[in-house]
Amino acid sequence: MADAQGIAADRLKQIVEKVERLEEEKREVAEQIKEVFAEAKSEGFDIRTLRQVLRLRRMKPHDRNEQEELLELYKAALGMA
Amino acid sequence: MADAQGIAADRLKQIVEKVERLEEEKREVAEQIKEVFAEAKSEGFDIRTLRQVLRLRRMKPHDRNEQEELLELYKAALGMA
Amino acid sequence: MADAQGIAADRLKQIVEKVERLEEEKREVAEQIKEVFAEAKSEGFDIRTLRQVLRLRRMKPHDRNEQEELLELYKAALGMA
Amino acid sequence: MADAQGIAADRLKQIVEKVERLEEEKREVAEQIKEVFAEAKSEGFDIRTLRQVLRLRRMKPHDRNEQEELLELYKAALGMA
DNA sequence: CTGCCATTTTACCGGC
DNA sequence: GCCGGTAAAATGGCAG
Repeated sequence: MADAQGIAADRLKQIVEKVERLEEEKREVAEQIKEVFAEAKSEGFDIRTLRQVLRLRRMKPHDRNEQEELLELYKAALGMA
Repeated sequence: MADAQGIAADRLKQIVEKVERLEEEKREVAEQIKEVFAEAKSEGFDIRTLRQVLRLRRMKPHDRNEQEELLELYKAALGMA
Repeated sequence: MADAQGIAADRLKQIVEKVERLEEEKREVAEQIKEVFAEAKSEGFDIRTLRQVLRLRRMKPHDRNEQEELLELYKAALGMA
Repeated sequence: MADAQGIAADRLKQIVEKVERLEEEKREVAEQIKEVFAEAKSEGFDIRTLRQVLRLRRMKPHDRNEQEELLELYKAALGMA
C-alpha cells in the first residue's frame, strides 16, 4: 500500500477504534440503567410505568402553552408576525 | 433452480414487486404534498412555519392533561392505583 | 381579523387540511407495505434481507459498484479481508 | 400521603433521577461519537461506509457469512447477478 | 453544499 | 425463545 493510502489507513484505524471505544462506554451506561430498573423492579415498582413516567418527563419541556404556540404559528404563516 | 426454490423465487419476486408498486404510490402522494407546499409558497406562505403548524397539530392529541396524567403514572408506579 | 387576512386564513386552512389528507393517504400506503412484509415474514422470508434487496434495486448500478468498492477499500485498510 | 407511600415516593424520585442522570451521560457519549464522525467526514472519509465497516466488525463472523449468503440467494432468485 | 428535519430502519427490552 | 412495541440510529430529502 502506497504512502498516502498508508496514512489514510492508519487514520481510518484510529477513527474506527475511537468509535468502538465510545460505543463500549455507551453500552456500559446502558447496562447501568438496566440495573437500576432491575433493582426497582425487585422492590415492587412497575417497569413499564416507570418508563412512561420518564418519557412524559422528557417531553414536558416542549409542550408549554401549545394552544398559544399554535396560534402564533398560524399568525406567522399568515404573515401577521 | 429446484422446484421448491423455484416456487420461493416466484413468491419472492411477487413480494418485491408488490412492495415496489406500493412505494411508487407513496412517492406519488409525497409528490402531491410537495406540490401543495410549492403552491402555498408561491402564494406567500412560509413553508417552514406551515410544517411546524402541521407537526404541532399532529402531536396535539397526545398531550391532553399532561400534569394529571403524570400524577396518575406516579401513583401507579407507587402501587396506589 | 381583517378581510385580506380572513381570506388568507381560509386559504391556510385549506392548505393544512389538504396536506393532512394526503399525509393520511401516505400513512395508509405505508401500512400496506408493512402488511406485505408481515405476510412475507410469516412465510419464512427474512425481512432485513428483503429490505437490502429493495435498496439495491433502487440504487443505480454505478453508485452500487462505487459503494461496494469503497467498502472493500476500507476493509482492506483495516485488515478485514 | 401515608408513610409507606411517602417512603416509596422518595424512592421513586431517587430512581427516576438516577435514570435521568445516566441517560444524560449516555447522550453525551453519543454526542462524542457524532463528533468523531463529523471530524472524519471533514477529512474526506465516507460516513456511510465507516458505519458499514463498524457494523461488520460488530457482527460475529458466522452471522456475517450467513447474512451475505442469504443476500446472494435472494439476488439470484431475482436475477440480480 | 451544508445543515436540519422527517422518515425509515435497526436495536432493545419487557412480557408471554 | 419469540413477539410486540418503544427508543435510538441512520438514511434521505428539503430549505436556506
